[in-house]
Order: sequence, then structure tokens, then C-alpha cells
Amino acid sequence: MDAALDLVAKKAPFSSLSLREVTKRAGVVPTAFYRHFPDMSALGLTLLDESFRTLRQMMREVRQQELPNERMIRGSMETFFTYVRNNRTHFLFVSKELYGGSATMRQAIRREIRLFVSELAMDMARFPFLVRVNAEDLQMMASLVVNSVVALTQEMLELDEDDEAGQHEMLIMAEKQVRLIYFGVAQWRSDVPPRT
Amino acid sequence: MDAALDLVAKKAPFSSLSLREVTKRAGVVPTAFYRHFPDMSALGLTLLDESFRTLRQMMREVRQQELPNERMIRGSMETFFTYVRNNRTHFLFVSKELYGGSATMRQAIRREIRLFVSELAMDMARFPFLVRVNAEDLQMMASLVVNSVVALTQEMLELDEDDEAGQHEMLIMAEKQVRLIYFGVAQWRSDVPPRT
DNA sequence: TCGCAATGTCAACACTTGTACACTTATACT
DNA sequence: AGTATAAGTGTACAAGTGTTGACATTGCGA
Repeated sequence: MDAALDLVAKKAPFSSLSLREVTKRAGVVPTAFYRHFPDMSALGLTLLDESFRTLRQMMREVRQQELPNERMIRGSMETFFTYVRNNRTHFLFVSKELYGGSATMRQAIRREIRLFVSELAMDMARFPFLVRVNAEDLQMMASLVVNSVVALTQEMLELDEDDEAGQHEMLIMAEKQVRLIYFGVAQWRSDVPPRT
Repeated sequence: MDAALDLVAKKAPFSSLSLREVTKRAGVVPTAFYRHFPDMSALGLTLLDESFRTLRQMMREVRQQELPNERMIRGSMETFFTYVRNNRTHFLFVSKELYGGSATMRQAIRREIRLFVSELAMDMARFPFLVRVNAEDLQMMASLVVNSVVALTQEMLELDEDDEAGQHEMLIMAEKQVRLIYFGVAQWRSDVPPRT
């Protein structure tokens, strides 16, 4: 059932998608829909949950494989982006819902993203050269990293599915950008004058 | 006419929006729509054009006011974000269309964004400490800056319209993030081993 | 003041939409 | 083997959809 619904986010955004189209795609009569979900928005939330449950698990694995400094960025980016490619439809769905979905959807996705940011901030707090950075700035750095990766992910989703060259380019770009950010992080002091 | 259509992007994404809703909101009979646009997607493209024409002009002004290093970041961010607040509906529209719109819409928006990136890259090329950075990396840095600002803008649009505290927080965050990136930029050398 | 172009109105059409209700079929469990 | 539960079918309806063609009103330039 969900299978046919994944094929959904391929073209139109979820919001402009009728119950009947879904059931037609699933090869089933419209009224059969209600046997599974009371509502279209319920379907949406279920899809969202399904998307993030597996993503969270993957992120946990990435976080645990402790690698030395430089290798870490490259490795994380690589596993993340191949994961994206293997779950293309789910990411397409989430990407469109982030800004185009209902209020509850958007908030749910933002909550998940904030969670990733916090976890990254915690990981970064263990870096020895970041002891002089206060918690707020740590959060700000982590959100910068996450936002950039998200943006690049969305850009990659815009590419053709089998444009391997383009996707590889995105990966390299992501790695460079994150490394660049880390250069900046190493330089940062939380006590510079606010200059307001 | 366009006035009533701006009030449109306040709730639903443009794609899931009927011709009749628009005309009703405009206080006009459905068929009158065709006197102005042949099509809903034509309306969308017009709205898009309207949004970016003024934006481009503003960006040009920001680019010309040459300020010394530190002041520049703060100043640019300030004028940009107040511009966003003053054109809230337009940005809401564009933000939703970036990922939720039709293929032609998305491509049009991406083209505009790439244009901003290129212009920023050109400006950055004039910095004395960036002579050792090749063109490709310049592009990558500029896109990092633009992506971050875009992400923060979208986050700000999620806030309540008159949550001034929250919006100010976004502004400060944006300034910090861009400054952080510039720290990294100052450290960058294009000839580090690619480590592939 | 006339006339014409722009803008708006009305009625009607063929479709699609979400949902309710009453049945039928398949699956699983004692 | 028999039955309860889950899943699917068919019909129906009221409401909303885009688009048509023929007609009415406005406003501005000659």
C-alpha cells in the first residue's frame, strides 16, 4: 500500500494530490482508502514517520563510527548521500513538505531537523579546540552545517536520477563546504565584541 | 488584481490552489480570470517575475554600498532581512514554489539563485586574500553563503509575522554564520590534496 | 460625445472530488 | 470447519473544478 504512495511524490507535491489519484495508482477502489487511513493528512504523517524512522537509525550509525578528523567529514558525507540516493522518493516527499506542506507537517519536519542539529552540536562539543565556544554558538555552527547539507541534498534531488556525475559533484561540494565551515569553527571565539 | 493573489500564498501552496478560489478572493466571477491570464501557471510565472524583479534591484543596491570588511556583513544582512519582512507574502510564495512548484517554476527560481551566487562570487574575487582560490572554489563558497541565508530566511518566514524578537534572533544568527564562513574562507587554500 | 477596447457577468457543460452506506471477499485463528 | 476481522467492491450524491460562449458594463481617447 505504502509502496504505491511512494510513487506519488515523484511528480506533484503531496498537498495537491487527491485521494482518488492515490487509490487509482494503488490499483484499488477509492473507498478502500479508508480501510488504511481516515484522511489524506493521516497518510502524510505516516509517510513522514516512515521516512524519518530509518533516517534516524542511519544517522545514529554514522555518529558512532568514530573516525579521525579529516576522514570523518568525507565518510559521513559519503554514507549520507548514498543513503539519500537509495531513498530518493522519501527525500523528495520530505523536501516538498518542508515548505509546501501543512503547518503540522512543516513543524514535524523542523523538529526532526532541530534534533539532528542538537546531536551534531553535542558531538562537536567534544572537539578539544571548541571548549571556548559557548552553547549557543555551538548550536549556531551545527545548524549551519545541517542547513548546508540539507540545501545540497535538495539540489541533488533536482538532478536526474541517473546523473551520477552530477551527484558526485554534489558530494564533493558538500565535503568542501563542511570542511570550510570547520576551518571557520577552528577560528571562532565566542567572546568577540557583538558590534551591535 | 495581483493584490488579491498575494494574499494567496498565506495559507496553501500555490499548486493546490484553484482558479475559482483566486477569483473569489479577488471579489470577481471565475471567468473574469481569463481576462488577465490564460492559465493558472501563467499567473504563477507572473507572480514569480514580480517577486524577483524588485529583489534583484535591491541586491544591486546592497552590492554597491561599499563598506569596510566587518560592517559589510552586518549591513547587508540587515537590509536584506528587513526587505524580506516588508515583502513577506512574496517570499512565502517563492519559498513554497522552490521545492513544491512545477518543474519550470523550480528551474526559474534556481536560475535566479545561481545568479546571486555568481554575483557574490565576483564580489568575493576582489578580496585580496582570495587570490589563491580558484574559480570553482569561489563559486562553492558563494553558494555556501547564499544557501545559508536562504535557509535562515525560510526559517524566519515560519515565525509569526510580528514576532520581532525571533526575527531579530534570526538576523543575528545569519550574521554570525556568514562571519564564520568568512573565517573559513580566509583559511582556505585551493591546492590542498583532494584526499579522494 | 461617440466608439472601442478592456474588464466583468451569467448560465451551462462535462468532470473530478471526498465521503457514506451496504455488500462481498480474503485471511487468520481457535 | 467455522467464524471473526481485515481488506476490497459498487453505487450514489452533493460540492467543487476548469472552460465555453454570448452578453453587459466600464473607462478612456478621438
